[in-house]
Amino acid sequence: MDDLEKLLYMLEIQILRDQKDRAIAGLKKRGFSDERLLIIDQIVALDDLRKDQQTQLDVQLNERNTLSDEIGNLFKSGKAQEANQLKIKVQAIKEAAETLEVKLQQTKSDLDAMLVSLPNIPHANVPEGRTPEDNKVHQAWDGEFPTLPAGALPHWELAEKYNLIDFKLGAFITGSGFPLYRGKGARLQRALINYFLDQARRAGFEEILPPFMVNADSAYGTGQLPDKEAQMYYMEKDDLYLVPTAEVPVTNMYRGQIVSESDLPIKLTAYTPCFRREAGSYGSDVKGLNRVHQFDKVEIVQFEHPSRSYETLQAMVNHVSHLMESLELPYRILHLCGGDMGFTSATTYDFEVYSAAQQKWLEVSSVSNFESFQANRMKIRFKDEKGKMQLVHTLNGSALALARIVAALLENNQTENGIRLPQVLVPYTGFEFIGAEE
RNA sequence: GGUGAGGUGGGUGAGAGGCUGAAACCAACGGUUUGCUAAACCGUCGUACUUCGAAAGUGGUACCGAGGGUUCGAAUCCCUCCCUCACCGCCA
Repeated sequence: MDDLEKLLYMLEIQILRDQKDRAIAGLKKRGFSDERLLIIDQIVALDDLRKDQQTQLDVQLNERNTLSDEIGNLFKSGKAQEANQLKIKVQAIKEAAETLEVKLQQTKSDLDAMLVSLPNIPHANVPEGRTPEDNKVHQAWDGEFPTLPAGALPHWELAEKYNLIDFKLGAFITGSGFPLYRGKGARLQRALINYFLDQARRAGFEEILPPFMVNADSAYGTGQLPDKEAQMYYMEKDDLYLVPTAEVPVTNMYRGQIVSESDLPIKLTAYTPCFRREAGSYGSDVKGLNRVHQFDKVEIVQFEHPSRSYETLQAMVNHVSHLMESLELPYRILHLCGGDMGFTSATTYDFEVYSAAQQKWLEVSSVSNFESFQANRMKIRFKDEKGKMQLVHTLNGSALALARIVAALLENNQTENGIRLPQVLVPYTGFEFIGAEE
C-alpha cells in the first residue's frame, strides 16, 4: 500500500455526516438491514474519536517541538545544565505522545476498515430491488427480432460448424472458459476490436494500450480489492493481478493526480483482454461464449467535472446504443436496481443483446457513473475556480465486450448456408459472409 | 539474472542533524509597462488533518519513495522494503 491508501476517506465521512438521510436511503436500496445501517453512526463516532485523539496528540507534539528548540538554543549559548533538565521533561512528553499515537493508529485503522467495506451510495433514481429480476427496463427493444431459418443453431454449434472457435482446444491448452478463435473467427474478433476502438476515437476518446497486469494499489483504486478479490487471477510470485477490465489500469493512470479544471473531461479508451475467475458461477449459462474466463473488450473511461457527470453518463449510453444499432443487433437497456449494482457504482445501465437462437438476453455492456467514489479512493482531484480542491467524477462503460456480441452476431445472422455480417464490419473483416466451405 | 547510481514541491534541482515546508530556476496564476507579437519587472504559488472564526483568515500537527530505528531535535544518520535509471548478460 502506498500513502494514498493510508489516507482516510474524509469525503465519504462528510457525506455520512451532512447527508445522512441520503446515505441511509441509498444503503437501504443496496439491501442494508437496519442493523447494518448502524455502521453510519459508528463511523461518525469513530471519526469524532479520531479528531479528538489527533488534537491531543498535536498538542503534545507541539510542546515537544517547542522544548526541543529551546534545548538547541540553550546548548548554543552554553547552558548545558538547563538543557539537560529540559531533556528530562521532553522525555515524559514523548512517552505520553507515543501512547496517544498508538491509540490514534488503532482508531484510524478501525475507521479505515469500516469505510472500505462501505459501498457507494446509489443515485436517487436507482430502482429499488434486490435481484437481477428487479432491474428496470430503461429502454426496451421496439424493433424486430431476427427470424431464423429452420434448424437454427446456437452459436457454439455455429462456431464449430464454420470452424470459427475451438472450445475443446482452448480447454486442452488452458482450461474451460478459454476459447480459441481461429480463421474467420479470429479475424472477426480483431475486426470488432478495431471497429470499436475507431468508434471511440471518433467520439473523442484517446486510445490507450495499458498493461494487462496491475498491482494491488491499482486494484484497490478502482475497488476490485478488497471486494472482488476472488474474481481476479493473481500471480503470487510477482504480486500482480490480471486485469478483469481495462477500467483498472486506465482509471489508475490518474491515481493521486491533481488535474487542472480545464483538462476535464479526460476521455480514454482501451482494448484489453479481460480475465475473470468467476468463482462460484459455474453451472448456469456457461455454454459457449456466454461466460468465459478470458474475453476481449474495448472500454471507455471518462474523468468528468461533477456538475456534468450525469450528462456524460447519458452520452456514454448513447455511444453504446449507436454501436449496437450499427451492428444491427436487438438490444435493451436495463437500469440496475440497488441490489444488483456493483460496489463502486452510483448508477449503472446494462446493455443486453438478444441472442436469437438461445432466445436469451446477454449482458454486453455496463455503463456506470461512480461519481466521486473511485476518485476519492484514488485521490483524483482538480482545483475549481475558487481554488478549492474537488474530487472528479469517474465513469466508464464497455464499448463493447466482444464474446457475447460474437455469440449474437453468429446466431442472429445465420442463414441456411452461412452467416452474414453487418455492413459496418466489412471494411474491418474483409469479408461479409462466413460460409460452410471455410 | 549481475553490477552501479538514485528517489526532494507541477517540472529541473540545491540542501548532508536545530536558522528548511524546504534555495534557485522553469512552468502556472494575478498585476504593471511597452502601439501588436515577444520581452521586462513586481507579486502569488504544495497537500492532508485540525484549533479559533459567520467568513476572509489564524494558530497547530504531519508529510522530502514506504516502513521502522537512533536523537531533546531527522529531508539530512542507521536498518528493511519498494521503485526508477544506467551498463552487462539473456530475450520477443
